[in-house]
Amino acid sequence: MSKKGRVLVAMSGGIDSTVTAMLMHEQGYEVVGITMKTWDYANSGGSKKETGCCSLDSINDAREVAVKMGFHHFIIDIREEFGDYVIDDFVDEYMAGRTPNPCILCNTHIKWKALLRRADALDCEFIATGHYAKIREEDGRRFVTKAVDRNKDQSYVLWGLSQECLSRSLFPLGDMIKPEVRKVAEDRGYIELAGKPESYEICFVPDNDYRGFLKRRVEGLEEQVKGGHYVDVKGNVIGTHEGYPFYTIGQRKGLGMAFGEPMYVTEIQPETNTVVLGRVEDLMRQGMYVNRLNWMKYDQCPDNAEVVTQVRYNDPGTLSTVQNGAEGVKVEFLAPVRGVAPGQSAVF
RNA sequence: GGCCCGUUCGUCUAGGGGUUAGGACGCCAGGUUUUCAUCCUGGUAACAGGGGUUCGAAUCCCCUACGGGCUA
Repeated sequence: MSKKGRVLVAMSGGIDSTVTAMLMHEQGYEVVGITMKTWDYANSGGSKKETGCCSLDSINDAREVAVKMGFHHFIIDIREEFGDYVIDDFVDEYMAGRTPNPCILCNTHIKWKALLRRADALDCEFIATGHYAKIREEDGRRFVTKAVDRNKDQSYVLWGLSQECLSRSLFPLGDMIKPEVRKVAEDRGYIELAGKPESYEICFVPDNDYRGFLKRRVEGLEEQVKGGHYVDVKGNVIGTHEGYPFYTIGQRKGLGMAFGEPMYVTEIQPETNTVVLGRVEDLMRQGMYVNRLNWMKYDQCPDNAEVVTQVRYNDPGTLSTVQNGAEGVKVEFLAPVRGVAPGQSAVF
């Protein structure tokens, strides 16, 4: 029995989560590995190759390491929960003309809430993942802060974690930079692992074609939405598009038309199947409303607080103020922000 | 049926005797990125056709093919 307790480590088979398991073990925790089967690629049509986090190869890789290091390792089938929370929402959001971020839902509902239930069943006090982020505690509240490695920081995708989840989560990579993580794997003889390419695409869309995924998922979608109008900011029709769900605000490439200058999607109107195009300056926003919030550091919206707001994953953030409003929290940017897309997450 | 004007990468165009014919959009290939996007690097590709004049013509002149104006 370990002094530090039992920890359930979510192992995808990739380098980050594998090193996480190694480190937890070396730090004196009793490690239980778990790999979640979230999705069948056979179902998604698309490509035949299985590269994502739930492919057979990845699951085997995870298991192999766990066994080699003497951990218990479980593989759980979580397809049903994943489908309900992540995939259904993903499709619904696009159909509503918004731009979802499935990774965030997956983290809060699958990687944490669902995983925590397994942790309880397996008698684990903690769960650990290979995220690059840190947890701090102040005045009895826990909150996620940026990782030491700012290039890899993933705090953005963790905004949905509850206080309870946070109190039981460990991020051993939060203080490390990626090359150090690679070195850990190398030093322990896992050369192949150290060189594994990182995965970028949506895990359930391995061919990286979410439009194709939507088409396969929603019967008759293509015919239903094709032929909608491109419209300029003044409302003049300037062309036709493939259907509103296939665009996202801020998008510049793949419009299928030339306008002699860079044009971006500035607005999506699902009711009329209209996509509005404009110049960069038409993309700029001074503020926005956000709802469905999870406050970590405070128990409610701190009125008129000055915060740095991240509007997308790789957004360095913009200084802004927040205050409670009728339609949710009102955010005002101190400098205009480009490409605010409904459906994305704002993280302060 | 008489006198003006226009024709440049797939698209929109810059260039008005010597340019590697430039840019933007599209497209392609990389890079960045656990969402969608953005962003960065590179690549593809054009002077309507034929004659001239010039050491040299996308550029000046003349015809031949598609677009606008006062007149029979």
